[in-house]
Amino acid sequence: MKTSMKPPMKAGQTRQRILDAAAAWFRHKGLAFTSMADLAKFIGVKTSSLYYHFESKDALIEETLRIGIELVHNEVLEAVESLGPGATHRERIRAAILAHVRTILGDNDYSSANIINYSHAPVNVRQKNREVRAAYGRYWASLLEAAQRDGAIAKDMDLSIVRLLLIGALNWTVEWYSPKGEAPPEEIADQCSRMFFDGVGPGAASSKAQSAEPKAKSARG
Amino acid sequence: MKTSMKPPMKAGQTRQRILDAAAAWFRHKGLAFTSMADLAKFIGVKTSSLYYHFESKDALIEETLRIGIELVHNEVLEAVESLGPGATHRERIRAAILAHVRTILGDNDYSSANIINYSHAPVNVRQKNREVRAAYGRYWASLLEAAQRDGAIAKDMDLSIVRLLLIGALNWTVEWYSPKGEAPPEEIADQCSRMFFDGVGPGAASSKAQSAEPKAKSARG
DNA sequence: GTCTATAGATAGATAGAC
DNA sequence: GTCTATCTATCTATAGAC
Repeated sequence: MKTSMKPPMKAGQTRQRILDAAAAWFRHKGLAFTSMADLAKFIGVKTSSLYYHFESKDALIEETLRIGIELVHNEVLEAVESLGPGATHRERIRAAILAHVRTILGDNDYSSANIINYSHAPVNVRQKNREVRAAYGRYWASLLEAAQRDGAIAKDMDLSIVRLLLIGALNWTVEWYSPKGEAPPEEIADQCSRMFFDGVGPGAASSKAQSAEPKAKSARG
Repeated sequence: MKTSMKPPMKAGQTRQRILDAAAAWFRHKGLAFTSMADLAKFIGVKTSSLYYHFESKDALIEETLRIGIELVHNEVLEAVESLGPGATHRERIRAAILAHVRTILGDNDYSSANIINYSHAPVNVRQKNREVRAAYGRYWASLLEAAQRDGAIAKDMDLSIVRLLLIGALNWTVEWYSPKGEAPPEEIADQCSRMFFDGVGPGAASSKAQSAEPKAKSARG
């Protein structure tokens, strides 16, 4: 007969709690200012216990950052695909922008932790995350290329630069966005979509017209 | 008669060398992965000597980051003002974009160090840098507001959001720009200016027209 | 799976000689 | 102004009991 007051946790449970704590601390404190002791104390175990679940701090960082990219990738993919085959390129890219912003500014700590910490991560961690980040980048590239092919983006725009500028504008929101602020993620995404397609100039003002635009063929990247 | 082999350095010289080394290390390694010992070794003194010139590592960080903002602020201000009173708002903002990108992607380590490390800096450092950053932000705000007032930016754009998205797109270039890459800072600034004013959509393609735009009154911010 | 205990390294910072 | 020497704190990680 067991007399232990607290039932032993399954490995997966503690492991998940470590990951969740790491994502939150990495998001708000940064990699270097988050010690293994901080995480252990936060979830109520001793530091040494963490090493049963993760080989090293770097291994924990690597997995946390990887999950962050996979999450935002999945959210964006789902948001775009859920529009169905009738959507225009403009609608698809707008949905991708909104999903990306919502994810990195929302309660999910993993994606914002990735954005904030990737460039400060140890080289071996960055190297292991390179492919999963590249895959997400390729998905965005496929969205933009399809749009350009069908005439929704001007032929003479350099898509590789434009893509990085757009993602940069979105990612940088984690530096200034405040939930208490006046602008919710939806409005940020609105302003960004409009700026991206029509610019802030007076020319296309309030003409979110996408009348003569061809429908996008479903191009899952 | 002095027999010392190496002449004693003036305080200002060593102090400057410490700052330069800090800017470079902070840019490429990050605040947390740069130790005082690293800096001391780099410039050829002992760690304890650094504390003659700076009260603490935080004080060194604070000054390095402050210089970074002041540098880019001055560069942008100068680039815009040098256009003279006849320039359009579009030309002024384009010049600001180019100067900002050139500065943060160039040899100057201070400005990029600020962008990369500000959010990871200790709270007291961030607090002390807040005003100098705000001043730079206000200058950009004044550029955009003047443009909107004269009709170069659509009346219904939210300038506070647009400004942060634009600066974000620019700042994020430090994450992906490579001097070996195909796109020099000038082309990045070109694509960004065009995206900002006209969008990537086909509507205003290759119409960098600024024909009917009123001249900007000199609005030094 | 989690604990106690501790190793081993490195960090920021100070005291006092020169 | 820079040095030698050192203090104290904290960090990642491991060994072995339970």
